[in-house]
Amino acid sequence: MLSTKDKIKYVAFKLFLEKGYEATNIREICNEVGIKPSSLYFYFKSKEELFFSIYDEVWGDKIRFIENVEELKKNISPDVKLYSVFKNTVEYCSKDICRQKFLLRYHLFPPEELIKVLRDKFKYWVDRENLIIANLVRDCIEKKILGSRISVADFLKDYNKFTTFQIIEMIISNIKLSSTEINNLWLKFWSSNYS
Amino acid sequence: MLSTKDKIKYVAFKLFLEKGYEATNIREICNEVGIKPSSLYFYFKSKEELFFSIYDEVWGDKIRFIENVEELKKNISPDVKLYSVFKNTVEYCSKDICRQKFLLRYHLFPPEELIKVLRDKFKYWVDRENLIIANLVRDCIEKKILGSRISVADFLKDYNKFTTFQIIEMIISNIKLSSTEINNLWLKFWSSNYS
DNA sequence: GTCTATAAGAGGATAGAC
DNA sequence: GTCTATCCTCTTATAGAC
Repeated sequence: MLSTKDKIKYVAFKLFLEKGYEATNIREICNEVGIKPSSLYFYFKSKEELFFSIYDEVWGDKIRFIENVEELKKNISPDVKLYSVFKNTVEYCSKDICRQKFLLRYHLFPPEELIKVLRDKFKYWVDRENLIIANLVRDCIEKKILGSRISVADFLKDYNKFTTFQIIEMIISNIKLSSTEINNLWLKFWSSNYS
Repeated sequence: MLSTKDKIKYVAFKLFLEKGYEATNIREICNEVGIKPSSLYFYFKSKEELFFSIYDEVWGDKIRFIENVEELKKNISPDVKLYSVFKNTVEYCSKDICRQKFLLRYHLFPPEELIKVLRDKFKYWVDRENLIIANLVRDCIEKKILGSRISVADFLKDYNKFTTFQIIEMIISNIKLSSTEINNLWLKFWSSNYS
């Protein structure tokens, strides 16, 4: 059973995703939760605070999941780790497309009143994700798995474009990828650029 | 010099794109145009009518442009026509990324009050675009340029995915593609799927 | 065509009782 | 913690003068 606070966040997430921040109003959230608006303000001091508590949770869950991918701790080749991170990321996203759609919505079309804070937060979380990838790429270069001509920044750009598009495709077509398909995608990405 | 009606549409387009339908209010549009809200209602009977007059114009301009691609009237091979349509579409989109971003915004995240009408209108315009492509693909199959195993519906799906992603990439990275890059993209698409 | 004035309602947020 | 009651502002839209 969810606490009142969690119920509010659950309902608000759904509405912020489907209707957007501006079009979602406190009264509607409260109606669905079964409380009065004044009760919501006991848990969150404003609509904006409620929104960011959800936004940070969604990003936080995703990044912590990636940081804790098991293979990262094993004593294996960095390119295998890279593949594991990609695979786990895509699988994680495909398990809960709604959350990725939420992140995409507020990345592509941030509400004016939130735009500055959103930009900062977005940068913080993406940097944290990029750190993992960048370290693995540097490892690959050090161990001569990738040529020393390869720029880490360019790799990151390609990698992010690649994953972003996989996620957008899942959102638009609403189709989950199988393990084999994910593997094939990775092979295509890796072989066409880095071997 | 723009007429008052066109000024309203110009300002409203900008705000509907940047702030979204719900967050854009009549007062702000009118302030920027330099009229009073009551004057706007002389030209458009509601905010919704104003929105759809813009939405239909953006789609209409795009589809009519594609329908009037010169090569379509020439006596040339259908696969060359197909390439021309692709090239012209991408060039058209890259010339005015804002309009494509507008269409993407209301496709991915339609405001609740407009969702039904938007769905119908979207289907109408996409069907009209698909008709052009489908006819060319059928021509290709008839003239044995494409194998008879190829399903027109599948080709359309691939083609639409391909163009949608080019457009999204232009929106996200804000980079216009050169003629050579467009050509290379097409070769990659065509050769990897249909030869 | 454009204005002033205003209706009618929805929005976020708060005060204070229980 | 949750409620009732309410404040104040913003919103779309209309009536009617010029």
